[in-house]
Order: sequence, then structure tokens, then C-alpha cells
Amino acid sequence: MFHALADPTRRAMLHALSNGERTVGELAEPFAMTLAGASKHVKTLESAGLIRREVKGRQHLCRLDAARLADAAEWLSFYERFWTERLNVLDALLREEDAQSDTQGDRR
Amino acid sequence: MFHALADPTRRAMLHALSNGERTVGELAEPFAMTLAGASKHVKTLESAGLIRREVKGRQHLCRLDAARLADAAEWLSFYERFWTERLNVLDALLREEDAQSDTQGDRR
DNA sequence: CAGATATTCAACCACATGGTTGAGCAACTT
DNA sequence: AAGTTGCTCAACCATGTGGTTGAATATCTG
Repeated sequence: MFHALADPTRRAMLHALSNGERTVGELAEPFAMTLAGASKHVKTLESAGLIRREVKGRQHLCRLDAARLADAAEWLSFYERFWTERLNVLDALLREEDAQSDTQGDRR
Repeated sequence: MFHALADPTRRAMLHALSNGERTVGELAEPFAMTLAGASKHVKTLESAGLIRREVKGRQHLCRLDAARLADAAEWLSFYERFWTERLNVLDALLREEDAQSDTQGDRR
């Protein structure tokens, strides 16, 4: 999933899909890329479970997959919280170190 | 940055660093990998701005870089919020569609 | 039926990636 | 000075990636 998100083209596609369902052709259009190329990105997103596809005649209608995206959001939120927390600790440590070197210089 | 996060080894290293500073050797230790290999990962993290390095004699002390990590956290939080929002819309749409096909069947 | 349209598939290419090895360098240790 | 330690660098290799092209498939349209 992290890998699927790591590509800008794919992130843009997700962005487009956030405004409603799109066919593969529509998803491909904004990019200077062959349909086949874009189709591969769509496939990647699908394998990562981030989108679902409904074959409707000759076009393939894509939409975000709620379940997996919720997972993704949860993951991101975890990381965000995790780091924000650590940053506070880090900050405190640096402050403390500064205070010490102010009074005592660097002892190491 | 997304790319730097996409590798499990690097995520694990960040995790380790969240418990305090570590030398390159210490960061490398948990992995079945040569030092040189691990060193490359550290370099990648450094180029992505996620960590900083302080050369202390012959060892290189690494720590999380507060500034950039805050950026990262913000990004993740944005995506998380963004998607959570869209998921609600998606949910509403699906519910609506269901209600319609219940009374009218699929008209397409 | 004969197109045209929407899409995938398979093969290929250039390039990036994660990894190794071997050498090199700087800094401690004795 | 000689050796060991911590680390990087450069070259290399296998594999994966993003992209292309050309053909195949299936559907709609006349």
C-alpha cells in the first residue's frame, strides 16, 4: 500500500477518484502517457486494494474502495500520531541539552 | 519523502531512532544485511531529510530531524483527513444508490 | 457484417533500487 | 607504528519499475 501511494501519478488518480467514479480513460487523460501505461497504474491501485473496478460494457468504472482506504487512513494517522509524539520528546531532549551546555559546556 | 517511507527497513530504522539516537552500526544490527547496505538506507533517510547525522569521532550518530518529520506528519495528517472525508461522501453515495435500487431496481 | 472504441496483455526498454563485495579512510587502541 | 573499528565509496548484479509499442479482446455503432 505504501508503495502504491509512493507514485505521484497514482496519488493524482486517487485524487481524481475522490470526486466520484471515473473510467480508466478518464483517469488516464490528464497524463502524458499511453492508455496502457495508465492502465497499469490503475491495476496497481486495484491490487493494493485502494480502488475497485466495475466493468460496465466496454468501459471499466473505477471508484475508491472504502474498506482499504479506511485502513490506509488509519495507518497514516498512526504514523502521524507516533511521530508527533516522538517530536515532543525530541524537542524536550534538545531543550535540556541546550540548557546543560549553556551552564557546563559540552562534557563529552 | 513518500519514497523514503516506502521501504520497511527504513521505517524500522525510523522506529529505532524514535527511541533515541543511534549510530549507523546500531541501526544496521537488526538486519541481515551488510553494513554498507544499511549505510545506504541511512543515507537515503538523510537525503529525504528525515534524519540528521552528527559525526562523532569514527561513529556517526543519527537522530530524527524534527523539522522535516513535522512536515511528514502534516502531510500524512492531510491525507488522512482528506480520505476520511471522501469516505464519508462515498458512504453516503452508496447508501443512496442502495435505497434507489431497492425501490426502482437498477435502471442503467 | 464492418468499423470504431475502451481496455488489457505481452514483450520489450531504460533506469532506479536494494543488495553485495572489496577497497579506502579516519579515528581509536595497544 | 601497527592493528582494529566504524563507516563510506565505487563498482557491480539481479530485480523491479514506469514507460512504450503492437496486437488481442470485447463491446458498441452504423
